[in-house]
Amino acid sequence: MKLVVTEKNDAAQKIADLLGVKKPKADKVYSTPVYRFDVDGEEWVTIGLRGHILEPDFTPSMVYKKRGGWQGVTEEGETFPADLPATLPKPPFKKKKPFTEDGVELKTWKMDALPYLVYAPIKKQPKEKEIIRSLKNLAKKADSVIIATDFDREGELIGSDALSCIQEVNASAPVSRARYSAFTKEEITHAFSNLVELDVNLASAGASRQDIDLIWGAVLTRYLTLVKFAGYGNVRSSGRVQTPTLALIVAKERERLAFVPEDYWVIRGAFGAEPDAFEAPHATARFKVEAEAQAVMAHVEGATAATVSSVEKKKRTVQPPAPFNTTSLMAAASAEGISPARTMRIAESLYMDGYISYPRVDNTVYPSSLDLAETVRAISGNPAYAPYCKELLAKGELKATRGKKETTDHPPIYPTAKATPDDLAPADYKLYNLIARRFLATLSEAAVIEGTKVTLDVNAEPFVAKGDVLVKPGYRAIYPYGLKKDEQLPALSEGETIAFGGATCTKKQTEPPARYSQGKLIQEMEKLGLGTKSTRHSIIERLYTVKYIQNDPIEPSQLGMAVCDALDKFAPHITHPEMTAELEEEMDNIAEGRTTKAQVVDTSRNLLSEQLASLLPHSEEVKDALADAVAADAYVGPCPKCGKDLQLRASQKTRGMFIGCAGWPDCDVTYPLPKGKVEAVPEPCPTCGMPQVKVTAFRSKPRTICIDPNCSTNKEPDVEVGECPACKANGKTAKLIAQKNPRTLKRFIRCENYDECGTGYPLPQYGALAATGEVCEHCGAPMVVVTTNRGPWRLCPNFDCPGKEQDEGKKDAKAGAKKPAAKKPAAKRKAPAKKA
DNA sequence: GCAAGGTC
Repeated sequence: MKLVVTEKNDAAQKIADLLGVKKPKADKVYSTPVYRFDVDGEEWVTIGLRGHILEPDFTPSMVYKKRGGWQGVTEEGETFPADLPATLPKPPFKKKKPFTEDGVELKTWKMDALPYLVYAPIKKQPKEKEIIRSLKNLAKKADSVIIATDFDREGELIGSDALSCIQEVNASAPVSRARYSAFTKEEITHAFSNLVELDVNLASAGASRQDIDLIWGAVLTRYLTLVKFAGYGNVRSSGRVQTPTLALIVAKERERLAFVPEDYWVIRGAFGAEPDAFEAPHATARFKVEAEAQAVMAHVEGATAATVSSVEKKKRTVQPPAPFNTTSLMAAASAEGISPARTMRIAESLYMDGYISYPRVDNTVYPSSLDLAETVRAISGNPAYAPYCKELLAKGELKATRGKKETTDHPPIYPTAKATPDDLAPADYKLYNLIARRFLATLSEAAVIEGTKVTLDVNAEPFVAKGDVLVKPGYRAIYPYGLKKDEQLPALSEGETIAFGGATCTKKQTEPPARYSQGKLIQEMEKLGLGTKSTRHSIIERLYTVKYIQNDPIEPSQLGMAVCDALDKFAPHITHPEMTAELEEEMDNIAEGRTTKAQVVDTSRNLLSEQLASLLPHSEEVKDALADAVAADAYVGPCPKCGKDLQLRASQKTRGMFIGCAGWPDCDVTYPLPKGKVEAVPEPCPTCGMPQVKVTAFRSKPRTICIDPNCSTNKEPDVEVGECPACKANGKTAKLIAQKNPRTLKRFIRCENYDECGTGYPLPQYGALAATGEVCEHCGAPMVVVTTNRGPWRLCPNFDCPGKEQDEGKKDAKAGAKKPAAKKPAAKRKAPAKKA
């Protein structure tokens, strides 16, 4: 039997399809899917891994006293470092540790152990145990093995890890490597009939990246976390990619802080008469000196007519955009309000459901094997695209735009099946729509815009009106994203006199450079070589979860700035993107055989050791800086009782947030907070003067609320929403009241006779609530209307209402029928049937 | 309780 190992299940299936003469048989080994088929009478099996199946980690080890010096030792008795650098401090000695003499364990997070952790041995540990089990099971029966993971450095490493698992159970089977960069019949057949050897050097280049990332990440993360301990689960991380990324954000904020706004004055005149009235600014767009602006105002004072001194028209064409790769998709989606991390989550599920092609690509050029017309036809079933698709297809041969990056591993992201708003949840459709329209745009003609520049003369003062009109929409007809509105000017001719309705002079200020949006940051990371297409979004998300950054456009928290400053001062190597550039260079050297993994990792360890040695003596300073930053981030306002700081805090028990006084335990002032992400807001409540916080509940827009439950903005009158059905069944009459608990701010419906009948329903926690007077047809609960900023939402509050499932079922059946036949409908992807 | 990189 021939065993073929791919990087993912998808690839295993595709390769089986392309190599098998007959349709491959889908099978399972334990819980892992495999594909069996015959080639010239020989049995072949393909199995897909799940990316890396092994993961490096420190081996259990400790530092102990040796005659004449100090030594690290692993559980297996291996000692490290080979030559202890003289700069290493003496480790402290503790009594009785599990496996050797007195010492300090490296597994426990201890500041004293960090200098040794730098040199601690690393071993590959199993990560995907189920896959490894299945792989070994197949390997035992294999006569030969073909590694067919992706054709890149990480692919070589994944393949090499798989091979080491295979050889644990079968050391004799011959091994070869298939290298392909597209799932086409020709490419795959060619790769499997021209097998090569696994590139061990390339794999160890990847392995050195793993080790270096782990060592630097672990040492610096532990340092930052331990230097100012803030409770378990409160990690302050650092890493080769995330820290330089944070530094970019901090540098931008510094630029903004250093920015000194300058005053300038803008003069705008009113011209023409309704309905052709329009405004135009003075030819000097910005007056830096007020007196000059006032002089112009004096010149035009009292004027009632303007002369058209020139009319210039210029046509310009705007070329249609290039096909989407991961980065450009994330940037475009980010501009539409979908974060890169969310974009990738949605894209992954659209891909799995067969709506779009593989979403992790660098390529921006459609391969010739992609049938563009067929794809247009496939999505033309969506009525919103139908007329445009028809036009495109009528043109005959389709010609697509080409981006700058051309690789052959996967095609750029394009739609693979039709979807309509009924098939997908709203956010999913929003992304699908962007991808489908972009695809059509790349096949379209350029847009032609006519720009008009009219110079108007008022008492010898020039005013300039500019207008832009789309004269030939081209791709703009299907791809309106980022489109400015037309600014139409009335038809004017040179020498014409029109009415002048006076001018206004406004004082303005220059603006600091803009913060990064998530999309812009991803593009900047790509430019600097930070992270990969598949990881950049998760790096940014990581910075949010450790609370180094907040909001979008992104601003650093005080903590983020403090971490960045501390590292930049004492361990600057980790804060610069050059660390990645240097690592890339070293990895090339390893791949080319000019150096070895051991050498590169050792050099990196020594460098980290130096950086740590410069960090450790300044721990007090770093600790204070972090403590101040954390306090500043948590500060919401002064305590009304004792005047100390009110702070955002996490409850130890529930992990929920609340506001507590820094004077605790002397001062017991606390305020409850609703569920969701909470941030401090500088402005106090306009109604009562207490501090406010910004609360972002799951999948909701942020809202700003006063922290005082007794503030009138938090009070809500009880609303009578109907009669209690349970009491009615018992022959009694009782009202159902919607109310808000003044202590917890939770809103719910309860029967006024609750103590006896126990009837209660949950309610959405915000939005204006109103009774409808109607009763749910399924369960008899009172229907209510909640109006949020997304509009009114009519709902039955009964969590167990039998009507809920029925509605979901109907929607599923309807959507399922429209799905592409090959893919199974995924129930979880459907839009929840809630808005009526 | 660490990173970054694959993929789900």
